[in-house]
Amino acid sequence: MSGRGRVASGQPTIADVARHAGVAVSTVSYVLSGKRAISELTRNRVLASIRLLGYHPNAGARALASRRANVIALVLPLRSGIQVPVVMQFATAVVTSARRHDHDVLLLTSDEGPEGLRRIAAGALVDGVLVMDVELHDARVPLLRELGRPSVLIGLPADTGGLTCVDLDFHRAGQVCVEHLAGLGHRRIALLGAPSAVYDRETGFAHRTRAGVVEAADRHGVEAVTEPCEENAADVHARVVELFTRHPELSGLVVQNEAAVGPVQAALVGLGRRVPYDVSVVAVCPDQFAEHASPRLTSVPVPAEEIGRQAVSLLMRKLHEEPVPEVTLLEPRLTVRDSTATATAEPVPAGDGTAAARFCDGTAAAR
Amino acid sequence: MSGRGRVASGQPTIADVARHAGVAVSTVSYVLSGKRAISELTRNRVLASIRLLGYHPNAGARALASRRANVIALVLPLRSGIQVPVVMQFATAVVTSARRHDHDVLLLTSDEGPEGLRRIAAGALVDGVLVMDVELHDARVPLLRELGRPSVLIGLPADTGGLTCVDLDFHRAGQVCVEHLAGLGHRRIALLGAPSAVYDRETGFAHRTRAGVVEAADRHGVEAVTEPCEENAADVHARVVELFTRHPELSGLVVQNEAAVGPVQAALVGLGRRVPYDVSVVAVCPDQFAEHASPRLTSVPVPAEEIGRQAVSLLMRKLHEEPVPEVTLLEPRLTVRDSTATATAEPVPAGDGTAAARFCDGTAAAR
DNA sequence: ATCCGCCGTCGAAGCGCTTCGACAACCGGC
DNA sequence: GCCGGTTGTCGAAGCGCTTCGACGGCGGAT
Repeated sequence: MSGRGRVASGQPTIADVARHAGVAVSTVSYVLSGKRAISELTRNRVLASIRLLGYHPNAGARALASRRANVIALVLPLRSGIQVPVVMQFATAVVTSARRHDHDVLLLTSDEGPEGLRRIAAGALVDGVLVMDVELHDARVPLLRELGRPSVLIGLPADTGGLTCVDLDFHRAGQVCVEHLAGLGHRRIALLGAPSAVYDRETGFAHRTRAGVVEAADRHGVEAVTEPCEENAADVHARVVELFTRHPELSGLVVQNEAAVGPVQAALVGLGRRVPYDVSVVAVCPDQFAEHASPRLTSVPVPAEEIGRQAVSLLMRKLHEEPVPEVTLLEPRLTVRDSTATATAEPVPAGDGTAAARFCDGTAAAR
Repeated sequence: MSGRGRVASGQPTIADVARHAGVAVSTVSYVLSGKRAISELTRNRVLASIRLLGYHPNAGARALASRRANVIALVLPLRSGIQVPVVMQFATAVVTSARRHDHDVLLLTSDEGPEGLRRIAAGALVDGVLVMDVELHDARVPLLRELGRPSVLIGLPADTGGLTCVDLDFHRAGQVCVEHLAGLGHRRIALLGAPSAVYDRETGFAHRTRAGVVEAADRHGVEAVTEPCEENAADVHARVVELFTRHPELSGLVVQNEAAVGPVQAALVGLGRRVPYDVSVVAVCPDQFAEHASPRLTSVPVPAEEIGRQAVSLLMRKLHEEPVPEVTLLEPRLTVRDSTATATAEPVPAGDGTAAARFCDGTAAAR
């Protein structure tokens, strides 16, 4: 009856392989899993049969018997206000890394909410969960704690107790930006941040960056104002104009909003402020954006790929019941490009040989 | 032995529910699936037990027994040259629609290639496949044909025989853009297209749009030049400058490249050409982009959400073995905003009227 | 030689669910 | 009041795989 798996499903079963190779079903299984020693000879015979028959293990049966689905869930924020390209980079990195660990990725959207998580996890559709876009007081966090399945958060909630979180150290990133500007002699700077919805939602990264900026500014005797900013050209323009109207002496700008990068530059041009001669701009954005802007932007990239890889790797370790750190923060690195320069005390003559000239006076005290 | 499912897995099994409700396992199953009549009384008792125990059916067991995983695969292009936000919109729409049909979505990347598809499908991890970013001569197409699992392509390969495809009618979209410009009296237009890599890869939509543009231009006696364009500000700028240098009399621009939208406008400003007074711009891009640009762009949106929904719905119908059309093309609609205007015959008073002046000689014969 | 232990393999017992056939109990029609 | 047809429920047979215990055979230690 169970003699001819091919008939029912069109796919050969492990029994077909076993019969073809003249071994027991369990032997085939052990060849595949490597959990028991199998002689070279037998292994080769089995592998040959597998290839010949085009056998692929049935995922459902495997999951049922082994209690591991070899699938992880990835919960993505598919809503506005979140940087789409960064999310895509995450997703790519996660899928790629997961495959390296022989796992597939089930895609969930945030808006399915906790119920979706529960369904997936309780039904054993997935072995573990990766959650992006975590808010400071995220409704899913308590659920994750009680879920009984390993999970890794990308982002930091207010209380990380009993969780595993990875993220860029945005607090440090904010500091780094300010330190860079301060080092160039800028004394009045502004943070043009995420859309206000992101702050309202208490998404950690926006708050942490802002805190880092404010703190470093304090520490370096720099005056800093912070301003949220929507993701459309018109609002960016309005914010920039407003900023420079209220604070005409601003000479440094930290921009944490990919969508704003282009429009900010346009707006500055409109105001007759040149980058970097009149205003230095540091962006927190994907490298790709920074490279493609003109002038190329000094930036602190969000290492989406690295974070994705780390997250998967942490999750895998949890699946193997290895201990992992509660919080993993990646050190930001600032790449200097063409959008930042020494703060000038004097108006700039003309041409652009001047940039170099200015470096001299402003940067004398550089340590 | 199988008496206490809770012990082994921590999750109650259908047997626990049955015992608790005082019915047979099969009865519980029928309550859940509705495939046989169950008395009101029994049903309620069972449902109460389910809720009380917090029962969730085990996905693996269900898939094994029913031969349906209730999961579909979504193959996304996670590489460059493809419009990221559009892809995200697709993904969101697909996940959301799939959930409405009680299915989950497994995320695959294109770069796993055909082997990934085979693994997923043969292993019965998924019931069907959705493939995005189909190329004219896509290596995965033959595989899909032989796979024995329902699939839907988002995009059109050269030969659609035996397949199911959904897409925006890009050919028509190209025509619509040209018709709009022609109707406004423009006689020299250009298509600023996708990155050349996209054309080389023979991704259908780019070619189809170009063909539509060329054809409609011919038909309307409009001169059209087409030009690929990379996704960075510098290249966009260069292309625009080059276009207007070689064809100074250009007065209409069709842009099919989200990333180019902002830079194009900047470049035109740089050339002293105002939108829409000197140059009319029509974009093929997400509505969101068109809305947020300034001036707001007349555009043909890519209805990613609609296409995603359609794709899922088609796939579901195939899963139920219902017949579906081979090709579903969505009619493009053009939204007129502020970036297109009538071609001028007279020089525009203020500003640098030179641009407008040039229109006179070239466009006298407009019908 | 003899025994122990290891290696390589096998058979069988599930994993938790769906589904098929069986079968009481009950209905109305003649 | 007997029969055919529902209606509601049950039991059991798998679905295809993993894993555990068993076991024959072989080599090295005794």
